[in-house]
Amino acid sequence: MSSSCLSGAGGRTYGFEFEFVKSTSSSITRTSHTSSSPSSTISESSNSQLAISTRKPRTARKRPNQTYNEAAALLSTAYPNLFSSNTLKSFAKPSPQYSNGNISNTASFLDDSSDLLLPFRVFDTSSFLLHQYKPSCFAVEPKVVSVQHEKPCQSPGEISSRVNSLELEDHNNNHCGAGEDDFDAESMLDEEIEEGIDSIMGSGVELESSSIDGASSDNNPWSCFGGKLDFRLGLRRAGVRALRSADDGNWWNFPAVDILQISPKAVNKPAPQQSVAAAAEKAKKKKKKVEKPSVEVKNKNDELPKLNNIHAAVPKLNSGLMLKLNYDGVRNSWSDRGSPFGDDGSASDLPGNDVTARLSQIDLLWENGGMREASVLRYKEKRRTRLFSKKIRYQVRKVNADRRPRMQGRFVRRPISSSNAHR
DNA sequence: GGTAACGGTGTGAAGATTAGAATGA
DNA sequence: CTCATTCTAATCTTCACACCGTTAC
Repeated sequence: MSSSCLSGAGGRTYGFEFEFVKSTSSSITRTSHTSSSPSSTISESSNSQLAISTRKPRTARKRPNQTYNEAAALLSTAYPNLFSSNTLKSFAKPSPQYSNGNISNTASFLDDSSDLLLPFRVFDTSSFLLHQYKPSCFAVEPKVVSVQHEKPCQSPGEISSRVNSLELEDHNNNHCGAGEDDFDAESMLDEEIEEGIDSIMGSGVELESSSIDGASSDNNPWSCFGGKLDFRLGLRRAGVRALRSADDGNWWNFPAVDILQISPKAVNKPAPQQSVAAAAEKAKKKKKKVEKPSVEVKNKNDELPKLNNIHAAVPKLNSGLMLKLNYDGVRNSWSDRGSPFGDDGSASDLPGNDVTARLSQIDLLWENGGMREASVLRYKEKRRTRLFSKKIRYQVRKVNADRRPRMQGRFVRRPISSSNAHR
């Protein structure tokens, strides 16, 4: 409280320090200071007896329920049939502070309007619905919970009765607070803790823990949502935030590539060696079938049904958004270009010559940090050299705008004579 | 011919702060 | 009854953006 005594109204901590430095230099600069802040300086407020407070006197603070009571009184006046004040007894809680003194005018409000607190039976039934909700269903039927749960948590205040609100608070503390609030707060806090490059690109560890682990529904916190959030969370971190924050369109593209969506790790999470071995086996089988330059494209197309099966294992969220690709057209257009993944020839020599092996290779490269390190460096450099000042693109326009007549900051039409003279 | 850019001011939203009221020990 | 803490409405500050006419691009 000492700070409030010294510096006055708000924003004031650094404002006070600034003024203090100024006041040591000269009083002229202080008087020329045109800050709209009424807090003034410490010397002015403390030394001068004639200090005039420019602050508006604080209006009397309304007591709890007073606003509501006033509105209720108005409603009962306007619509006495709907908002009758005769039917129910008063629930006004006689606070000792209210009974002390200047409460006489508001007492009438309390007496009248508190009767209006409970004519809304609908709210009672809604609170009854709340009682039907059991906390155990959070683990068993998460979807039901998410639907039933949000409404009461959003606006417990809609149920204006103090009695009901007390019950609601219990419910909110038990259910929302323990379950959903923890979930939201922690996950969002995790996002905010991420800094810089991680907030844009997401880290490799993060990708694994959030999205890939998300598929195994046993010990996964997200699995309680029926698998709806599994893959989207990882993408949201790595992809959407990158789109929001990054303006260098190149470097986030690579890691945010739909590896998360199309990587087999997203489903089974095999050990890297296992995945490579499995990929090699698949490659052998497919090499038996086709041995043409376009083999990779076809193999990729062969992978598609598998990937579709992968997505089928997950509840179909956005089946309406699935792209319908012209696979034949893509195959034809790529048939003479070789592998879309990189160096022709050299890549085909690698073991595991198919999409799975290549994707796992990309993933390893990513985790080993070479490319990530470069991206981090580029990001830091860009952040260091960022310009926050406005950049004038056309100096001529600035000159013209400076010469242009204004009215309250807005450009106004130039008088005919001066415009002719200008031309 | 169309459009973006130019700068000072007004305005509303959002956040920060204060202080009075409520509450519990 | 007192005191400390919490809650919350009121107030203040900061920031972003629209607005305007002209004109270079």
